[in-house]
Amino acid sequence: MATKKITSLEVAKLAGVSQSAVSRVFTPGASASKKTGEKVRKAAMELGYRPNVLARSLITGRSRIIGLVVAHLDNYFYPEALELISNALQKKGYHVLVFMASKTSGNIDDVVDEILDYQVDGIILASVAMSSSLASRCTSAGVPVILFNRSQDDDRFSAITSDNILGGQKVARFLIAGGHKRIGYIAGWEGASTQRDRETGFVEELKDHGQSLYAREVGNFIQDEARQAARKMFTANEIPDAVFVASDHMAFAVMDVLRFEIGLKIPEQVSVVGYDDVPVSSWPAYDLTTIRQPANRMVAETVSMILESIENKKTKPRQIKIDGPLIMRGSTRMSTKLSK
Amino acid sequence: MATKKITSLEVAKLAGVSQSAVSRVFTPGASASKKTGEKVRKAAMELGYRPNVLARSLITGRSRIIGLVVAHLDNYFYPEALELISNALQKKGYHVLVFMASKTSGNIDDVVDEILDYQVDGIILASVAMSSSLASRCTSAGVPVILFNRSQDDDRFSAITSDNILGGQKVARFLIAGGHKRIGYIAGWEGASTQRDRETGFVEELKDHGQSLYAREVGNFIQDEARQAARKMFTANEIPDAVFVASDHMAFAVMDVLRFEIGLKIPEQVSVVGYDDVPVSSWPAYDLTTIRQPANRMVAETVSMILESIENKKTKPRQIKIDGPLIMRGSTRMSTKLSK
DNA sequence: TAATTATTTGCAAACGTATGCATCATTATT
DNA sequence: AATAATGATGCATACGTTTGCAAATAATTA
Repeated sequence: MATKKITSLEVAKLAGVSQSAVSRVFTPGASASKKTGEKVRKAAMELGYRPNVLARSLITGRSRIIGLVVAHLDNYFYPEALELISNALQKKGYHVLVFMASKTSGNIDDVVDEILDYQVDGIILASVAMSSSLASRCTSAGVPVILFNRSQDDDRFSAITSDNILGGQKVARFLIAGGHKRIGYIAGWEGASTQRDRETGFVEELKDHGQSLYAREVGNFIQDEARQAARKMFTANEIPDAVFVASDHMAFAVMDVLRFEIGLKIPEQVSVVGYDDVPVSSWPAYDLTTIRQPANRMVAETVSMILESIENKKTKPRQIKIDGPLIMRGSTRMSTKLSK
Repeated sequence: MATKKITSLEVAKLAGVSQSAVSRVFTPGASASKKTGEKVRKAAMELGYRPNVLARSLITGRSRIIGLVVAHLDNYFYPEALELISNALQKKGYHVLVFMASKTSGNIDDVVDEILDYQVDGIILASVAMSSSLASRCTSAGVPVILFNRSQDDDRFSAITSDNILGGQKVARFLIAGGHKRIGYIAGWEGASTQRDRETGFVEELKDHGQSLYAREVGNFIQDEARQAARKMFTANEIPDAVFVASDHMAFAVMDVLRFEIGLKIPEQVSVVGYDDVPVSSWPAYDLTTIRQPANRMVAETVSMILESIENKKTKPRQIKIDGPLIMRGSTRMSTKLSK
């Protein structure tokens, strides 16, 4: 019933050793004899003692906390990533302090400042960019920053993305191989590197095959805006026979508009391709052809890179692009004639 | 380029005051004159100083960290809840340390132990239960625990849920009013209070109208198992004309099986009702009738309750049930005749 | 203006742990 | 068996804050 905190000192007293001995028993790699180990562990068990991570951090200078800033939990790529990241870090003895960078919560820089207050060992920015002044703050504080699913021109950051340019190219090749002649694109938020790269790869590859964008709208990675974009694009006189949507999340909204508002058949009248391969894409109701972002591999790279940077402060930032396959599903026709 | 940490002492030196003065300037409610306030703030700005939250926690005994244990991020109710929780706490100056209780990571108790190591001010268990021995540990450590979307017989915990019994009743009434005669149920994991309550309310209300379950299978809140359950339930000789699925997440899987594997028309041949009202439910491809769990209100209660418990350790645990409306959509027929 | 009260300020002691250093016990080496 | 080398242990200090206490300053009152 003791509501008091148990400290290493009390354990020491009970075990008949010094406080340092207790500390050493609970510090992996410290030298303590088998005998005192037993005594201490027994006393600790009895009192229900566990080391205070915060006090430990104060002296070691390492908190084993990683700050994670995430913005778009409504895009189901991110919950998946969050789960993978948290699990991977947990396995390495680290934990994740989450910060929402919602539209409402204002400046990212403020959020990062708050994170630094917690003496985190590293920061992962998921699909979020930061100012370069803050970047200096982080590096000068010795806190490595990794961009996840976003890159930035500033090469002080490490960044992990899928190979978005290549992904865009794959989609273009695939749609052209399928005999599509009027190909549209619904863009994400134009400030995002992922959006830019996907479009660049896509458009260049179209050009290499003698085609160009037949239509283009902007959806900003937001479903409502994607719906608007779809309405605009598919109420013209001659509509596209295929559309590449910059994210699965928007693609679902687009498919719903095409099918249920405009009454088009997918893929017979329009092929739709997305990007991400979130779980919903494989559900039969959408069955969306898409580029898979290999979340597991992206996370693995992210985690190993951030841990490496923590171990060795001198690690140079790297930008890694991970190739992802095109997943062919039922939302695209292959090479049959147009039905209309 | 100084990679050194800036401490309050250095700020004090630059500002020409004592270290305590600096502390007081950064401690809301402490007494410091306007003049020293200015001097200190200026010096702090110049050096880029920010108080070390960990050191502060060590002495105040409050970390302003809330531990959040979450299990099923693949059920889209939880990302939504996570976002709301984190935002609400952020607004109050708290932050969320996330712990995954995945199937792989073993015992919940171990996870909670890890959380306590971080000296968290409170713990939120999202759809997760813990042993009562751990419960004692928490209360004896003075750390309030709140169950989110799960209740437990142990009344030492506060628990926030939707009113699952009432929800189940509403579904039963609605389906009966729609003229359904062969009503099935696909259960979630039977260890979950949410599952039990939903079923209890549902079955009792059926009974009150002279009906009983026509068929029952278990999906354990897992899509694969829900699919199996649906296959089993709808390949019998005479199939149900309506099915209540214990979560939206499973309901999507069930709908896909019914439509794309078995070839049934929803709602003409089968009505489907879910529970949660996750965002996907309102997408036209599913357009799922469901009971809304008011995530925002549930989160608001959770946050205000945990903060209250932190302020006043003597707060008695409470169990709160929040009523949620039935959202009528296109996956259910109202009172027309069966088409078959 | 003197006396009283209120507000600031600095000093020093915590908070719970890790760790360098010196001492002591133990084992290995010749 | 004597010496060298290795490992275990305790002491004391440090990590960066907050905060009680007493002294000093500013504001208020008579």
